[in-house]
Amino acid sequence: MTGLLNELSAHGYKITPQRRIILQVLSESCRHLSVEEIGDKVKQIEPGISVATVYRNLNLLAEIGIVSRLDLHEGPARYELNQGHDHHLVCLGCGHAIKLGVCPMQGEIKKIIEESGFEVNSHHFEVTGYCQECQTRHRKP
Amino acid sequence: MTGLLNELSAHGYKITPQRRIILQVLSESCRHLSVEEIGDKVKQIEPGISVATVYRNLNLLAEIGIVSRLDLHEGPARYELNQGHDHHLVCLGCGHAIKLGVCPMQGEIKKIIEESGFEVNSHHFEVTGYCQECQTRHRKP
DNA sequence: CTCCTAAATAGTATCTATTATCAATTGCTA
DNA sequence: TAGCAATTGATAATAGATACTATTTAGGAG
Ligand SMILES: [Mn+2]
Ligand SMILES: [Mn+2]
Ligand SMILES: [Zn+2]
Ligand SMILES: [Zn+2]
Repeated sequence: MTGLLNELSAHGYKITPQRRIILQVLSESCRHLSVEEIGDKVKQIEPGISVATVYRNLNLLAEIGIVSRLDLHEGPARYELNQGHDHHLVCLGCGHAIKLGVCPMQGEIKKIIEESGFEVNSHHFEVTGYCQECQTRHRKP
Repeated sequence: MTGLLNELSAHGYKITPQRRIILQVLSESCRHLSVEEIGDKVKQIEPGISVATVYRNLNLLAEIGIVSRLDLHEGPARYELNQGHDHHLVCLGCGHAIKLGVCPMQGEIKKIIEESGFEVNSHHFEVTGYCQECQTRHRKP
């Protein structure tokens, strides 16, 4: 946690109570949270904090790499503490994003893209479907 | 073009002037268009058509597979006539989506996902960066 | 061909997610 | 500890898309 605060300082940003609390909430969660979820938890700790502040700081934290943003193809973006580059299996039933320990930007695909002359900035790979727990629930009807 | 109209009928949907024009616009374009762009072109042909109708019909056409929707990570969705499953190199400079002739959902990655017990519904792979034409423009400053 | 009805439409209101604005406050540094 | 840029809370504004509703229409039955 203090490491994260140092990271803020190192980038020239101030350590505010709001930022402490946002980082606390993120560090206490084991899954991706929407801004609304983060805001709710933040307000349980300190009710006066504005949702605008939550948005602002998540953008900032994502920019400097402290958090990573997960853009699903519908609904709001979700955030978690950055745990390095990864991709996810996103469950349409329960919404959980299961980490996939492998990245498609390597081997043959990487070579094809490089050879095309395109200058790669970033990439996204995301699989949607149903996790094992949700498969039973979903199969029935 | 008549093939596309038949497809609509075959699914039990009516062939309306609005739908004809939307399909005409899509078939005359060689790239992904936003709803706004499609709406503008549609209104050049028939000014009375509502933007709501454009949205409604693009959703419908996507649902029955006549068009494919491209969700970028920011900005509005973009559409084109469905040319089969594919992925894109999306240029941050000019916005063009260059088709990538290869899919990461195969080989080792596919196997890993299958073995995880996750039931795959769909997948997205998208690379962002700068196309060759835009690289020069972008490098300078 | 004409009639009928479910489907579709135009116009507009509403919604969700996010950013912009701005006056008031506050963390940091000298 | 004073000063000031950075940050904040409150709220307005925006973008993109969907919901609603009265009206029109495509296309099948007769
Ligand atoms: Mn990757
Ligand atoms: Mn694919
Ligand atoms: Zn699930
Ligand atoms: Zn380009």
